[in-house]
Amino acid sequence: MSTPPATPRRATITDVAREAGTGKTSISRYLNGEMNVLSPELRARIEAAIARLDYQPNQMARGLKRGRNRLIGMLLADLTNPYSVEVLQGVEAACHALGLMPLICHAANEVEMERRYLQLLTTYRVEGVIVNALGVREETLRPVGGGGIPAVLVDRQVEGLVADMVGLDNRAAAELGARHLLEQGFEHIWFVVQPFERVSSRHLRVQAFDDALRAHGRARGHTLVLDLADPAEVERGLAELDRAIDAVSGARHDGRDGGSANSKRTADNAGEPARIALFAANAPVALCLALHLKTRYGAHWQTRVALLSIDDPDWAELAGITTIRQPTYEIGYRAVEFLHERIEGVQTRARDCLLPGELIVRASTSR
Amino acid sequence: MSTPPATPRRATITDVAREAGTGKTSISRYLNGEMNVLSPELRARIEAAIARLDYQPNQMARGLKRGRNRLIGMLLADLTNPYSVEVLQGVEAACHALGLMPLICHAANEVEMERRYLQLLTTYRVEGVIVNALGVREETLRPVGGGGIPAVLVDRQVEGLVADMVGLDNRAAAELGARHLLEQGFEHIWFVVQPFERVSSRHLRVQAFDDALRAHGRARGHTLVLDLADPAEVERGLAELDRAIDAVSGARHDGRDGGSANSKRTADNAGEPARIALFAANAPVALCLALHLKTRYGAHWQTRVALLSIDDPDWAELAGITTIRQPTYEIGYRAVEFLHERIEGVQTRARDCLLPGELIVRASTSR
DNA sequence: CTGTTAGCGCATTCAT
DNA sequence: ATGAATGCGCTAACAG
Repeated sequence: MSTPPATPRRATITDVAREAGTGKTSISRYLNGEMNVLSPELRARIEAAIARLDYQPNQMARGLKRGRNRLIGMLLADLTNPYSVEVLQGVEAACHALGLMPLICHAANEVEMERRYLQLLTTYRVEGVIVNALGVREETLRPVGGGGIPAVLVDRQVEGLVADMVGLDNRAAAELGARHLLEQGFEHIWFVVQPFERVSSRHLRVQAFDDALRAHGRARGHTLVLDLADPAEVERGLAELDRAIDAVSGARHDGRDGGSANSKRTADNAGEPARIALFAANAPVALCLALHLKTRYGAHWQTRVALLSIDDPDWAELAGITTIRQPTYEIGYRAVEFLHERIEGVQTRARDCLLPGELIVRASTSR
Repeated sequence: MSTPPATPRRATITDVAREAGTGKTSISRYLNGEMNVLSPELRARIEAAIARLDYQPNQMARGLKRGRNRLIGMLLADLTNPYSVEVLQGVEAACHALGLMPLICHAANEVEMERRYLQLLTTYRVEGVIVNALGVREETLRPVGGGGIPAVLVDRQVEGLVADMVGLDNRAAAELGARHLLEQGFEHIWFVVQPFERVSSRHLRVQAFDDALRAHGRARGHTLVLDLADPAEVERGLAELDRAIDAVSGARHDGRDGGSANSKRTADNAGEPARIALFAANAPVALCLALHLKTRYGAHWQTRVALLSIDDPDWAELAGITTIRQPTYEIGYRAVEFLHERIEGVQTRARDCLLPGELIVRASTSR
């Protein structure tokens, strides 16, 4: 009538040794694949014992002993962004290939969370970290060759941290988008981006956009900062945008519905009406814009304003929005490769891996 | 001229003890918050030493010793599905609250991966697992009270496994959707779902849909299975759907474009044309359908067929699609709570937590 | 209140 | 080719 232990204690290496009638050392050797030093006979006995006991080596213990546990941390600012999930796929594939186990930490856009998670990862003695965060400004991380643990950055640089980085070639991508818009004849182009002081990639995109428009000369470029985390700010920003749109396309907006079904898609006045183009710095921004435009101008909002976005979320195809797709999978994969090299002790100076984006033209930016 | 060690070995409890001029035990006590047994004086010295050495206890070692490491596994079939990410948010929040650390494993819809990950988790001695998978049929998991490690299921039951489960009230949800469609007057309704033999939630949805339509009597219900993993199968399924649509709405489809901009949204013939309604069992299916319909009928596909979906992805609002939103956050949160209780040794019999979905009516199903 | 001792499960000398 | 002993960093009796 005794209560059986809640968890029937898993077999340990000692159990296996006893079961196989040998010493722990041999078991350990077997586990580490040192087959050439084991008589086929012993090896067979060990195999049997392991199977019989359903033995599985304790990674924690192994890690403790040899000082490495094959764990790496993956710090993500926002899993809600499809970009993150896609990068993650690459990360997982690479980890799989390299025998690493990624600990995925989702900071949900909270800087405090990032700090906590980084500290937690450190506490679990991960061998390295892949960081895609917004507020990390930690000494925990290793400035190539310094203290801390090896880190590689994804998508964004971290101020004061010299480390490997992999991400989109932001300058080229923003330029690509701007050029496309210009070629399509848009003369009023707004670049819409989240606050970019702390996020290098956003900063680069803004800059490249500015440069591209300045170089072109004729068209007028503007930048709008939209803090998606702050509803009030979003509202203000969108209101500003609305004014700009009205100004450009001649304030034809006269009520709740800008003439959805009845206003044919053909030009209203001789020659195309001056359409305005919005260039979203990433998918979340694009979605926010699209939603707003739809409620303001109705289902046909795309006849009023063109939308182009960096990132290529699955709904872009459905909405017919032109995008610049990032090589997300490769980004994740390369990041792990970099990290792995660092973990293995590579000492070269910090590297930047900038991958090109691909323009996918859809209806939104066609005439 | 000696090369400093790549990783400057982190301080251990022994280092701290030496630095503080005391024994390891006191340090350990401090770490575990047994403050009442420490003289303020010693305590201060320890604090100082810890700060000076930037000491952080090694969780692996702690875990090894006390037999628990506060790690739980979270096995996800498909992170690409927004549902998963949302559930994850709840999981993370709960873990945070309960002092647990989730190891997130993404199986990318591959049964083999699920097996591997489960094995890996076991190897890291996680204290429990939250499972949302498609092929798990493992003895690894613990049938409540049995061997293995504690598990709680999310969204789907696992054949032959008696364990806690939390998810949507599928029967009620499918019924809710069906009823809404019927109330809107649709008489031809197709339920579209991924292969559901192995996924209990899908099965329940199909059943409830069937029942609802049977009960109603007048309208005709059909079920279409769409294996999103197999492009050829998808094509076949969509073709079948196309035929059905043509049959119902009178094969008005006469070419590449079903008269997008020119066919006003008003009725073509006296009285509403018989629109057909599609009921997607989840977001991925809904997206697939929407994309197809759009390429077949053009931007105005929604005048031809109504779409309703379980799951409420962010693009649903943009596309104006009626949905049934799942209480994803709560699902994740509850799952962790259940698991935590099991870990703490609760022995009650397996529980099911069925949460209600919420109907969000949008343009797609309005007249 | 505080320190000593003995493992947790495993890998690694070093013998044999 | 094999095994015994030692210790990774930490906690948990058990003394003082």
